[in-house]
Amino acid sequence: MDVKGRGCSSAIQSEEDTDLRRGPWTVEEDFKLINYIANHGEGRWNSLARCAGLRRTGKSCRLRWLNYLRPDVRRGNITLEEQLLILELHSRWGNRWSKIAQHLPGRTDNEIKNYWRTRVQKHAKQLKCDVNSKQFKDTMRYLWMPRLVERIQAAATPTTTTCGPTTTTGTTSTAASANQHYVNTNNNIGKGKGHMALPHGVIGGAQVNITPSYTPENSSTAASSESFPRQVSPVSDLTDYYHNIPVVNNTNPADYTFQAGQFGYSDSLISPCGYYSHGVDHFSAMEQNNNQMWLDCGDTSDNLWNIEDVFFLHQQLNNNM
DNA sequence: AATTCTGACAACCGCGGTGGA
DNA sequence: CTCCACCGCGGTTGTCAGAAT
Repeated sequence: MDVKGRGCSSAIQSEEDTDLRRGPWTVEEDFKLINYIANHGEGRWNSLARCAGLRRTGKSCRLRWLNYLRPDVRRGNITLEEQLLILELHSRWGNRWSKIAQHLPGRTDNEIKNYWRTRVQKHAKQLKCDVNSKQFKDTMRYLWMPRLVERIQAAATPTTTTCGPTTTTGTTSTAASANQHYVNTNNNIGKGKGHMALPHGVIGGAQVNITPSYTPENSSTAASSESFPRQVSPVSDLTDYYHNIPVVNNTNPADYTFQAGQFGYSDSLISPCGYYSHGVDHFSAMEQNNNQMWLDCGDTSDNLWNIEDVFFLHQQLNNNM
């Protein structure tokens, strides 16, 4: 333990070394820490801990300050925009939480890490795949992120009726009914045409451009990363307009429309329609295991997975076989 | 109503990297 | 070069509130 002093009496040191507090911080401790930092600034955490009269390690003080007490720390639910940003930045940098946190002002690396572990990894677990696997990353890129974009757009333009995650294929769905729904969906090719305002600009204080030409090729899930900003396609609600992809309006990147008959997936990928044609058995077996898990997705920030995700994931698995 | 389970978040620990003395 | 303090990260545990039984 690194509790050697640099600024304070070392006489107190040995005494405190043997009596360091651990566990949750009290209000009094918080007050002491805030007060001390207000007067002396932060840094030199070990000596700070002693001088402030805190029976804590410097490390603990630092963590408490950075993750909780800092005046600019932002609390509360991770917004959709922040979720998108986290996914995007994580796809570029991996578990570089601190680096990611720098682009989400007010959010701490610990908070982002917790979000990733409790939400994202949970989904990976539910999909029975590794969070670092190509399948999961592809699912994230082609389904989750676009869906987030779409929901952000839907929130921004609540009157846009074609938007929104109408992804609940029905809580009463069986594999058969889900598949039927899927067939019907595919029959809608060319029907959808929407017009969306694009969330573009500051997300949580970070400058983020979400342009509608997100493709697997320019996605950053690959180890090599390109320059920010990233481009994200709103291809998302596969249930309702799976084949509609946005077309960038050259004069205004923040303004685009869906155009029928085009498909937003790379050639290396088979569409879920393709999967459907030969993957029903696979899906049926899988669904028996997962019961309604994928069909009950509501419209909460966490429920971004649905039946299409499973189609997609298993299609990816098939591709790799 | 009581108990158990679960999810989310806070906090800790160990390790390795970095920079200054 | 070595030592030391700090920092960042990954992994893990502890705590607590709400849901489920």
